[in-house]
Amino acid sequence: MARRFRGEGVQKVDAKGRVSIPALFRRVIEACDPNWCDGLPPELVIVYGDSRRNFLECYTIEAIQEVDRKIDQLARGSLGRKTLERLFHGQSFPTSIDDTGRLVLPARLRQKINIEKEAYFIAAGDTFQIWNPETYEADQIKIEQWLHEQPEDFDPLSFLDEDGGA
Amino acid sequence: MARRFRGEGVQKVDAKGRVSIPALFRRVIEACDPNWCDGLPPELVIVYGDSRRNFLECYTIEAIQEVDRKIDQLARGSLGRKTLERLFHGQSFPTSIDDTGRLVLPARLRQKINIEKEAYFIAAGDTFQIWNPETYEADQIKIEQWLHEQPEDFDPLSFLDEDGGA
DNA sequence: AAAAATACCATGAAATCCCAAATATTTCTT
DNA sequence: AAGAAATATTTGGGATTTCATGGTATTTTT
Repeated sequence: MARRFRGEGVQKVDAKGRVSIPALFRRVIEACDPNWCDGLPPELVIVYGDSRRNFLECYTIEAIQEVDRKIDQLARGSLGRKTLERLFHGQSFPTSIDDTGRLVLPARLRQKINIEKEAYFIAAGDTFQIWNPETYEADQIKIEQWLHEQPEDFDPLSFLDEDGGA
Repeated sequence: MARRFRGEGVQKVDAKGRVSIPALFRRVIEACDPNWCDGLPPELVIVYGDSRRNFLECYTIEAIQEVDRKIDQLARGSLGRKTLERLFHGQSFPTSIDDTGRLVLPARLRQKINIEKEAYFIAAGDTFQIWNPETYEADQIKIEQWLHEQPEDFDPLSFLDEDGGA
């Protein structure tokens, strides 16, 4: 099974757009970069998506290669392929982590997700996301409210028992 | 069937957040870590959950992998998957047990479940939980009160006869 | 030249490692 | 069965390393 990101946290963003990547995330990014070896800057791909998306999704090299393979299998010219190529090839940004563990988010990306001094990182399986902390919190509150509306004894784990589903 | 935790107990927490894991629990954690072998630190994942959850749930590597596999089967982008990714990937903390059998609980986690000098451990199937001792006791009293309200001849074992539920 | 991106150096706080003492538990001997 | 010896477990403190962050200098782009 592919290595997974785990954890969350707020990191500072300085005037130049530099952000420390949580150390645990860095270990995964290194392990999932086939070309990486000690001393080299580990690489990753940031998918920022269309105007509706309000967070950045960060893919390890292995994860993005898997996506690329799947796109390759779609029929050339199909709507699905065109859409996915736009998203993963067009609206994305390949970059790397510097020797102090930081990522530089260009002004364009910072503006897109509206971050200034702080960025919120959260793991999501084989990717991790970067949010404006307030935006994330609002999103999380929505999820928690939804959970609240479920029957008294509802356990999120019950999702696990669903069939492959919709 | 996966090995199960059994037992309970109070352990001291020192100023650095270190807690001894009950030895019996350690054996299970070791046995359920596919990568573990003598000398290596056994790994586990602490799921701390959203703001309402007031205890830590500790998963062995095998147990968390089973959860991960199930999450993989849910449709990408579905609410269930998003919720579970937040919970198990975001609101969790991968860690390991040091050579003297201790776990380090970072300040953030200690604050979340409100523990200072003591932590209460209790087995729960293929996971175990860590509570503030008073919080646990209050929860336990609630369960016992409920049992008290049941008919004289009520036997908790009768739960076992229910169908898988949901 | 101005602005942006990149490289290099520095530091306090936090997490980790290492060694050592005290306490329990088990095993062995008598 | 009691006591002694051996082993395993729990706890404590100091030294070391890593991490997150800030700053300055140098290079590249426009």
